[in-house]
Amino acid sequence: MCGRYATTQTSATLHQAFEADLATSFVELEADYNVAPTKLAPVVIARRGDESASARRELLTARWGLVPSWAKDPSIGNRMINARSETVADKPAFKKAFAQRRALVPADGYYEWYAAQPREGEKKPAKQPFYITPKDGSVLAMAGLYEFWKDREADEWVVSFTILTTTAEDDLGHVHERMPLFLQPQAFDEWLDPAPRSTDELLGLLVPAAPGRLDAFPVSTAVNNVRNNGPELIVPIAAE
DNA sequence: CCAGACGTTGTT
DNA sequence: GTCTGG
DNA sequence: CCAGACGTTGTT
DNA sequence: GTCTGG
Repeated sequence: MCGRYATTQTSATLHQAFEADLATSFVELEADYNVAPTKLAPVVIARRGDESASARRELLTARWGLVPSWAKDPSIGNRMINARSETVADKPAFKKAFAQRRALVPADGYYEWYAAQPREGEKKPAKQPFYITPKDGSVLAMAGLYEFWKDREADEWVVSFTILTTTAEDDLGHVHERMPLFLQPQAFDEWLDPAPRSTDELLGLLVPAAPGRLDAFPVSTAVNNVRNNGPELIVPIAAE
């Protein structure tokens, strides 16, 4: 799955990499090596332009954990951090966003916790975090959805997002059973376009990471605690 | 019909 | 809002 | 995802 | 054990 990730690029770099203008509401964020649910992170979306038929890309800051528009309380987003691609088109919490509000979630890499099989009679070993990142250092575009929620108390709109998952490929399957889905640049426009498309067509745009593209290595358990942050979290440590 | 949930992963 | 379960 | 709390009353 | 918060 994807329950923690890193996004450290400046808005200028993201602007360039995703050909996206900064939304007026965009909030400049510090490099984040430990993005956890409920935190703000940059996402790329597209809205239809007034005149041209093509949508124009925008960089927004949004809260991780999709809060459906009908929610009474934003805390429901705490358990909407991932959406299964197999069912996302039908689930009440994601259906509308899948149909109308698809997003890219820029990431340098993401974390998975590997739980080794406990040996007979022994207590289960501690989980080992791994960092999974492109070998070539490129920025990942994770497949996401976003949603608007009106905070009536504060009289403000909250933008939130979720990340789509699928079954892990063999080369990363040994770390985890599930993994996020990605988009390649040539598919960005189709994915982001809010115009109606068939579920099959949309899901066809999504790919597990190209085989061999990603590197996975163990890192310090410092990432476990959301209060820790910094480049030391993605430094490889000696494998067991 | 109304009431109540609306999600994923992992572990057992 | 919309789906599922009773 | 992991870490940390998990509760109430009354007093400051 | 299970829920909430980050």
